[in-house]
Amino acid sequence: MARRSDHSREEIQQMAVRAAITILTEHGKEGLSTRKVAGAIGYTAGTLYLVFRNLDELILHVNAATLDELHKEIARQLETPCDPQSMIKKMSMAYMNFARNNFARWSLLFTHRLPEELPIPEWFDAKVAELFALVEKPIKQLLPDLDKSECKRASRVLWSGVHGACELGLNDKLTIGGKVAAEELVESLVENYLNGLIHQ
Amino acid sequence: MARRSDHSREEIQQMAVRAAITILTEHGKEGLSTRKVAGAIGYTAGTLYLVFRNLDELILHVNAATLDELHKEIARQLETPCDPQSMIKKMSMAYMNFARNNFARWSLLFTHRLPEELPIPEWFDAKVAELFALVEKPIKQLLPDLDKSECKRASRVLWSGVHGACELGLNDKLTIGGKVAAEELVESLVENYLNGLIHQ
DNA sequence: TAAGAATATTGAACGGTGATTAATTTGTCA
DNA sequence: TGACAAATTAATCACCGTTCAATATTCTTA
Repeated sequence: MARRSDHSREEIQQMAVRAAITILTEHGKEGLSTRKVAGAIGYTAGTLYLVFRNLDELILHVNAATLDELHKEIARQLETPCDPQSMIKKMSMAYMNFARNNFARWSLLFTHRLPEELPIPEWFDAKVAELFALVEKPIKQLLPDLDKSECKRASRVLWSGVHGACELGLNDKLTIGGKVAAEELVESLVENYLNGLIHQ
Repeated sequence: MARRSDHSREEIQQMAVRAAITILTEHGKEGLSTRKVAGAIGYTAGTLYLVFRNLDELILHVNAATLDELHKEIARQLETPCDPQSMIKKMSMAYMNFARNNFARWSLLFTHRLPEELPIPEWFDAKVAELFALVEKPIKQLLPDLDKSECKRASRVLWSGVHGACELGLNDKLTIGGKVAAEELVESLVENYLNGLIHQ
């Protein structure tokens, strides 16, 4: 038996999330289970329920960590400045590369629906909003005449599109195979949507 | 015990798919299990394995049925003719309404990844391609200068975008709540993407 | 028509799952 | 040191997908 107070609840929580990420990366969504996560950190399944309400809440925290990394990855594009349109493209590609390189985790972000009794907490929505905020800035630069809500909407539309292209492209649901497809799609989407907004 | 030859294999297959759809509609993805499907058609789980390789193959057929309905729903928009751009919008809305009204089934279409030993059959990909073909026609009308592959790509881009907007919008992942959001997003996407292509 | 072959169907079993709980171990403090 | 509180486990429950021997039913042949 692991000794009491070897780890605080916070530590166990953190360890569990990290272990879950490892399992997810190595064995995909199917490989993820309470027993395996607990085993990987030297505890038993029951212990996890001291720290999370259930598996769904653990997954929520895994997803939060994924969002954080995604944010970091996209924000990193800001380090080398360029014109707004190129910046948006770079961000889109960063999103796509993250999705490709961390497929199971990225996928879990969208395929895992929380049960009704566990609503999405506002701190989680805040993380999502921060992600969108990253792309709102270059949009604002590119189209200074857009008011705040229009800009917000544009960022959602653009990101939904990029996301859809990633989802369908990376899942080979487009019946035009190959790795090229997804990149091409994203590029065409960003270019023409922005172009359309400009010539509105 | 159900009497032998009460139903042919084809009948059992069809009954199982229909039962699965009902369960899916009423209890969501979580409620779907071999035992429940079998029970609903008066058989035992084992019988299903005479007719499907495994649950994944059953789900594949459920998804095929979903694609067929989706195709019918979108093709129905062609009955009342209008200009190409309006047609594409109508089709997008039809897609979205289907997704909204048949959420569990639509969602299963994308969230269920087949295991590696069960590759997606070509007849399934063909159904997907037929769906895309529906939107290729009005695109061709709107932009007659596009060559075949450009048109094909445009349809994929557009549909990826519409799909992404549905996924994120209907899942409330956009942190701009409300039912309005998804419709608005799709509208903005279609309008501006096409506008962008025209002014290219 | 009777017997035997063939097949449809079941029911039990296996190893897994998430979740809950009683029982046990451990650390802390009076 | 002893009692109390907290941490942890082990056992349990009700499921899951899948397999397979046993059984019930039909078909074929004599």
